[in-house]
Amino acid sequence: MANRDIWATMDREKQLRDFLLNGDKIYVPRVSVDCVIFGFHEDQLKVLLLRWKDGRWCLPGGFVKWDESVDESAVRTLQERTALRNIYLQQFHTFGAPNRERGKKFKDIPDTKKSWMRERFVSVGYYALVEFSKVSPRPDWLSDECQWYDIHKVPALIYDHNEMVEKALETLRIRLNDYPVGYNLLHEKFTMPELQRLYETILDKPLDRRNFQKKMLSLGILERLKERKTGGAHKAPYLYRFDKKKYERAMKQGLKLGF
Amino acid sequence: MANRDIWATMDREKQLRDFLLNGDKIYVPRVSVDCVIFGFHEDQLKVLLLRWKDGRWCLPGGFVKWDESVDESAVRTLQERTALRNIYLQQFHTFGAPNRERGKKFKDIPDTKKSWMRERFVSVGYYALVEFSKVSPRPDWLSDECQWYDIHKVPALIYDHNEMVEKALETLRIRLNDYPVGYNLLHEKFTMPELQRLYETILDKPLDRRNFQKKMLSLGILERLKERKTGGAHKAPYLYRFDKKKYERAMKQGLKLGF
DNA sequence: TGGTTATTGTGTTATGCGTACACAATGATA
DNA sequence: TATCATTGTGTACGCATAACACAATAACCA
Repeated sequence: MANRDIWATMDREKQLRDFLLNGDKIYVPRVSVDCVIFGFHEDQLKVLLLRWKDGRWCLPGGFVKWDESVDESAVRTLQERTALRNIYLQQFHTFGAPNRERGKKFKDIPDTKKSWMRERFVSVGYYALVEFSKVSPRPDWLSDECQWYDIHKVPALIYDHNEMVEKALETLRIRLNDYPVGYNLLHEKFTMPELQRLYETILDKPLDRRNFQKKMLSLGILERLKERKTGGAHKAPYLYRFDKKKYERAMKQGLKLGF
Repeated sequence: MANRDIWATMDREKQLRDFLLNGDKIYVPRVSVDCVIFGFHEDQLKVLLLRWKDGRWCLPGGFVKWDESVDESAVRTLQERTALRNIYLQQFHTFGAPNRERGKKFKDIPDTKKSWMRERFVSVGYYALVEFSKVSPRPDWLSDECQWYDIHKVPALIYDHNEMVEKALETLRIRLNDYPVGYNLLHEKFTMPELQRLYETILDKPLDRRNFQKKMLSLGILERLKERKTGGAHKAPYLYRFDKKKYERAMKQGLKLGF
């Protein structure tokens, strides 16, 4: 091991110890935030996961500072992991079973038996929709990897984090019936088949091409451009973009779809 | 003031002081639960409210014991206020703005400046549907009144409790499109007009009598009895009751209504 | 006692939405 | 230039919802 790595390791241990002993001066104890961050890439719905030093995977999470709201904490967590701002973020459920303490894996660190991290946590779950290509995944200081996972290939996660992913997806699917989706997950300009594949991927079922187009256009939130997307091996499809004002109105008022 | 009242007052003060100083040995600090308890009576949707000693109104709430889940805490809170068991109870949102500490009004009590109640709280909101006539409202030891309020006449509540009522009602309305309602809010036997008025009251809009009946019967969760409800001034309507098995199946699978 | 009245039970019709399906147009490739 | 997969657009059918009409009935009162 090179000298640099030794120093880096020692530094982290010191940092961790300080966090376990004094973190509650910065963060509200017993309340945490976990984010299920959805992205869309190559016709797959992805979730952003972190890998702890011990090899186990978990959701990106964080704690609530004394002067910020829980919502703000979620926004900050998301920003720190993805370097994105102005993201679609929505609270979906709060997980409050006993034995959710986050400090279990630090029991080998001396003098931290009474750490605020060793006690019970209640975690507020949020899900986010982000534009895959704009994200540069960043591990936090407790993890050494931050990676996208296909929603169908999520590994075993710590605590109840698998349940969180399931519940987030379920909430997203239900929401799809009443609100538009896509502005946050696709590029600014996109084709109708791309939008359709997004819906099909989230719902995990095929949709009729023509009926889908009719329905989407009838919402009145899409603007068809004169450009077409060339380069594909077949007929060039039109490009669309969302009319942001109308899109946001639909986000507030809700729609009447039904897939 | 009679002697009895003086003792009662002094007792409570002592009890309160002990709660402020040592409550965190029983309850998880910084996490609370608030319940929006809906009832239905005389064609009005009601909410159960508590009145504090200082006259202000609030939602029935509680704290989470160290060995119970947040859900269990909500069940217990509900039981303590209504003396009911096996109630329909659903988490709807978690409220986490700063400055939600619950101890503000106890600042005149000596030596409690460092009470766990004086610090920030995150509150998990639940709503419940209960059968009005079966409830015997019971104030908790911090309140001296527990009373039903018409949903349209809810007074100004502490903190963000008015927002909680709004959000709970909104969630209930949305849920009405996908799941049946009534088993928990009506008597065992009820007439079709009674069920309709329940829906109309929750949604706050009139529904067509004939279409409503058709829709309800098509769900296949109702059983028409041979009895009729007599005593009214007009044609005696049939009595119905829910087929509990089918009702519960619908609660799990969801429906496709749309009001 | 029989008429009055408001309410309930049970339809019918019309409209719109979702579903299923067909065919022409197009752009790259061979 | 023919091929092929894909896109753009249109039509017919069925079902669910919305809108509406009329007969039956239980209490009340003249």
